[in-house]
Amino acid sequence: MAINRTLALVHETELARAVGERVMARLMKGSVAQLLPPRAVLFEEGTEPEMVHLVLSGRVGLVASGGTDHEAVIETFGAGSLLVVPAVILSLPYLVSGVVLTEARIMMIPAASFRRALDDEPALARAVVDMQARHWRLLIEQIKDLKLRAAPQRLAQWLLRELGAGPGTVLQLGEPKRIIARRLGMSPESLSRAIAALEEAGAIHVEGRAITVVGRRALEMAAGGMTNTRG
Amino acid sequence: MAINRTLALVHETELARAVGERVMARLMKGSVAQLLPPRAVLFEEGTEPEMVHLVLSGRVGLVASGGTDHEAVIETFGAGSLLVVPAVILSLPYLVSGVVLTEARIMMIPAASFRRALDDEPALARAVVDMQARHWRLLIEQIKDLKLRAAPQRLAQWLLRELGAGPGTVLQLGEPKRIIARRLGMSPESLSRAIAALEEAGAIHVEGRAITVVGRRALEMAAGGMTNTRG
DNA sequence: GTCTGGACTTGACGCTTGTCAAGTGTCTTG
DNA sequence: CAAGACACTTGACAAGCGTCAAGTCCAGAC
Repeated sequence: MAINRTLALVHETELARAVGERVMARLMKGSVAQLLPPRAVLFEEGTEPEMVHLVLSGRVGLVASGGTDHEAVIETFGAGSLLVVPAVILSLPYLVSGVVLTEARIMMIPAASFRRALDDEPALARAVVDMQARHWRLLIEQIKDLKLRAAPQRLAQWLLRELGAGPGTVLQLGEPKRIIARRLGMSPESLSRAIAALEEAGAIHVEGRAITVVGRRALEMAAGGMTNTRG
Repeated sequence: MAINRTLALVHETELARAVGERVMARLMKGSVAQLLPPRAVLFEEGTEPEMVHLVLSGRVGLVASGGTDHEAVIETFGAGSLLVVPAVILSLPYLVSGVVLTEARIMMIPAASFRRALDDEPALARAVVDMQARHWRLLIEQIKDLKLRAAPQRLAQWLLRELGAGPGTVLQLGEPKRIIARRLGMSPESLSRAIAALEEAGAIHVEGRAITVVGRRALEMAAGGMTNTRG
C-alpha cells in the first residue's frame, strides 16, 4: 500500500511532469521515501548536504537559528517542492534546517546522484531553473515585506497572497500561529495583535484556525500602506 | 573603450567560462552593450522583462518600492552578474527595479533569445542553475539577518562577509552609505549609529569611505552569530 | 468530574529604531 | 570667496515591537 501511494504522489509532482518518466526513474533509483512526524528534522543548518528532499505530502519548514538564541522560519513548503537544492548543487553546508511541520511523506534522493543527473540530464537542469526562479521570487517578496512594511501590513500582505492561491474567502491555517508569526518575522504576540487589528478594521473574522476574509477591500487597504498612522 | 574592451569583459565573466565560446557567441547575437551613468534605470518593478542584463563593470542595485513611500535596496551586484533571470525565465513582471549605482557597462540580451537558448543549450541551463543557487543563498542569509539580528549585528555580519571576499583588512565602500543602509534594512541614521558603535567597541576604524577592521575578534563578537561566507 | 499542558491572547513596559531637525564637512558653482 | 548642494553625523523624541508575565481556552489523561 505504501509503495503504490508513494509512487502515485511522485508522479503528481511538478518535477515529474517536467522531466519525464525516464529521468524521474533515474532519480528514484537509490532514493527512499519516509513518512515523518511533526518536529522531525530532515537536515540541519551547518551540515553538509547528503540528500535532496522531495516533499510528497504534508508541510515542511526551513528554519534558521544562525547562532542566535531564537529561531526564524524562512519559508514553508508543501507537496511537490524540492528542498534546498542550492546547498546540494554547490556542495556547501546548509544555511537552514529542514523541519517537518505536519506529518509529511518525503522522498530522499542521494545528493551525489542528483548532482550527476543534473550534469547529464538537460531536462532536469531546465526544470530546476524554473523551480529556483519561482523560489527566488518568494524570497524577494519576503525581503520586500521585511524591509518596507510594518508587522500588520506584512500579515495583510501574506493573507492576500495565501488567498490568491484558492478563490475562496476562507483560509484554513495549515500551521500553528507560532510558525506563521516567525515566517512573517514577528513574535507570536505581535501576530496576535496584528490579527486583532485586522478584525477591528473589519477585514477578517477569525475562528480558531479558520480565517474568513469579510472585507477584501479593507484587507487590501491594510496591506497597502495606511496601517496605523505614521505614513 | 570600444568593442575590444567590451568583448574582453564579456570573456572574463563567469558565465562565459561556464557555457563556452559557442553559446556565448549565440547569446551575444542581437545583444547590445551600453555604458550607463549612476541612477540610470535598467528595468522597472512591475513591467514585463524584455532583456537580460549582464553586468560587465560597475555596480547595479535591485531596488523595490512595493507601493510604499520609501525604497528598499534588495541586493547589489558587480561585474559578472546576470540580473534577475527569474522574471525573464517565467515571463512575469519584475518584482524589483534595476538601478545603476556606479557607472556601469551592461550587456543587454533580448529576453526571447535568452529563453530559447535556455531551452536548447544544456550548458546554459546548467550554468544558470549554479548562479541561481548562489543568489538564493545570498537572499537566505539576508532573510536570516533581517529576522533574527538587530541593526548593529547586521552591519557587523555584512562587514565580515564583504571582508571574506578579499583577504585584506581594509574595506573600500563602493556605494554611498545611504545605499548600504537600505540594503541592510535600516535608515541611514541607524547605519551611522551602528558604525559609531562598532568603532566604540574597537572593532573598526572609519575614514570616509574606507573601513579598516582593527579588531576582527571584536567584530565577530558584535556579529553575534556564525558567518557562513562563500557563495 | 478535576488536573495538566499547550496554544493563544492580553496587558505592561522598555529597548530599538525610524523620523524630524539641526549641524558639520566637502565639493561644485557662480 | 560666498552660496549651494550633497553626504553624512548627531541629538531629541515617539512609535513599534519584543519581552515578560498573567490570564483564557481547550484537549487529553486520569
